[in-house]
Amino acid sequence: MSGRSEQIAATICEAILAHRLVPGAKLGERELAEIFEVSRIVVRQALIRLSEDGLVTVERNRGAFVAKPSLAEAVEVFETLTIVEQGVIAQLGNRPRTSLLTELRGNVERQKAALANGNEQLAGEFGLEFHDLLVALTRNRVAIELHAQLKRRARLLEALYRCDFDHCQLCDEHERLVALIDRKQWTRAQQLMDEHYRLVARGYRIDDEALLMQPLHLALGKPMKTPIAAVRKKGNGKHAQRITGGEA
Amino acid sequence: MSGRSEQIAATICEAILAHRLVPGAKLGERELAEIFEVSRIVVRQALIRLSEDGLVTVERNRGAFVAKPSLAEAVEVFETLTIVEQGVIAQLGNRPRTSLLTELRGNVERQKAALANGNEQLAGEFGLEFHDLLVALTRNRVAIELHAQLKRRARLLEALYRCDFDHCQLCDEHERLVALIDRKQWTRAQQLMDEHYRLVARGYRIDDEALLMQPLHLALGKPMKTPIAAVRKKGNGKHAQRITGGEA
DNA sequence: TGATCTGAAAGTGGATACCAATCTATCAGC
DNA sequence: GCTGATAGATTGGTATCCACTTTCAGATCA
Repeated sequence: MSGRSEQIAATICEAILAHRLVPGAKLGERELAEIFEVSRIVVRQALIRLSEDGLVTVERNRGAFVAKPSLAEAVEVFETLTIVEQGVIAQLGNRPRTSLLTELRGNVERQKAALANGNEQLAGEFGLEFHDLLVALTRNRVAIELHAQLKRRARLLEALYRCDFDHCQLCDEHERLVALIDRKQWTRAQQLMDEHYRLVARGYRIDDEALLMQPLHLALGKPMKTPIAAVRKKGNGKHAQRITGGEA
Repeated sequence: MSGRSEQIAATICEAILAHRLVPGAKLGERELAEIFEVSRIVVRQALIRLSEDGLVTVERNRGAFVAKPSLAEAVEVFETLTIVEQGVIAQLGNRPRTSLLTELRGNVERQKAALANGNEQLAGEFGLEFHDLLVALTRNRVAIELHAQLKRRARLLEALYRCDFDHCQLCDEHERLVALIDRKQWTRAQQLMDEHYRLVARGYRIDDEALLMQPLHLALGKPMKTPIAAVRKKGNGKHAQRITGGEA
């Protein structure tokens, strides 16, 4: 927990990933400075960090906003996740540690159990974890961090496009993936991964539903000291918007 | 050309990639502020950007330094490049645009011509460009930017470890790679890519050779306007320094 | 002599105040 | 109702100040 700006960036990042801060939300320097009780400069440094990570866009002289990726960019993020994980599969051929597959199998079993209990929420989290475990098999911290960054951007998309997944099919594909890797059928595993992410992407629906914005104070879990600030958000509540359908 | 800190970050980045700033070099805020004629805060913002990119490490209360990756991390960077490009190859199966291979073929021809002329320097640059072109085939800007970032980190390694490449063999492998992609032999293409990067990695030699440090003024190509500044750097004029050979 | 302790200097991290440029929004006038 | 001017708000940046940490050199002591 070195720099204050790092902490603040982490807090904002967490709020974005938890969808307490929705895409397009204004991240005013002054307001954030009051919330975190720091100077504007520290806030700006935090926003710079977040913008380098792709979670925030900074428009000169206009301010920072939670990133609102276009549908085209959303597709590219998923495609890049596919690329990385297909590459990971290709690498597994070099590593004769078949024992590591037990981790993947354990994850699949946990997800199946969660589904059997009707716990979609938990199943969804296990589903995400599967892909982390897969990349973790490389024991390559650079690749793991790269993958984590892509996943953050994917999490952002969940807030922008309503998503409903067929967890049963996703879990089933995870199981088949493990089996293919176990049998060293790399090409088919890669093909399945591609189909898998296409299924995930199909779970996202373009949606007119309003993205309800909470005031920053609530989103960031800080007690609002100056009640005036809550009223400041003059713009409007309904940033609803239809993404002009890309090539998807 | 928006933010000043962006420009400064770009300038420092360029100097690092050109090896005018060697790994481990101290990037003092005050000194950089004088060189670029801005306040320290703008410099700090630039350093934050660079640290998020992995080219600079910031140690709390000690300052910023050009990143000096360990050999382990160097291996991970190359492995991650392999992963991404293997994934790209897997993706090419989805895209029936065989015409795009002409770009790759053109690059290989240019590199062969450069080699025939004995221009190793130029051949090396074409060799790097080949991998950019390969990733560009995906037409995926997210993937392209990811790849570019990895390549920046790889360029940093060139400065840290002496490297001498067998450009002939590298070029030959590029040619074989194109042929395999053309014949849609994805698995073998991926295997070749893996071997290819292992060959590249073998070109790097761990080396105790001193990394000669230039003063920042020269490295950043700025005329020193205030002759006082030249003296201010009281330490000494010879920032030369022998890097204590790491854990390699 | 050599090891350790101490204190000053330097550098980073951050706060505050201030200014210039720009964007925004309201309001007057046509 | 629309356009244009003006005033306010916000950002980008500077300068100055202070607190904290690291570092290094000199003093002290075994």
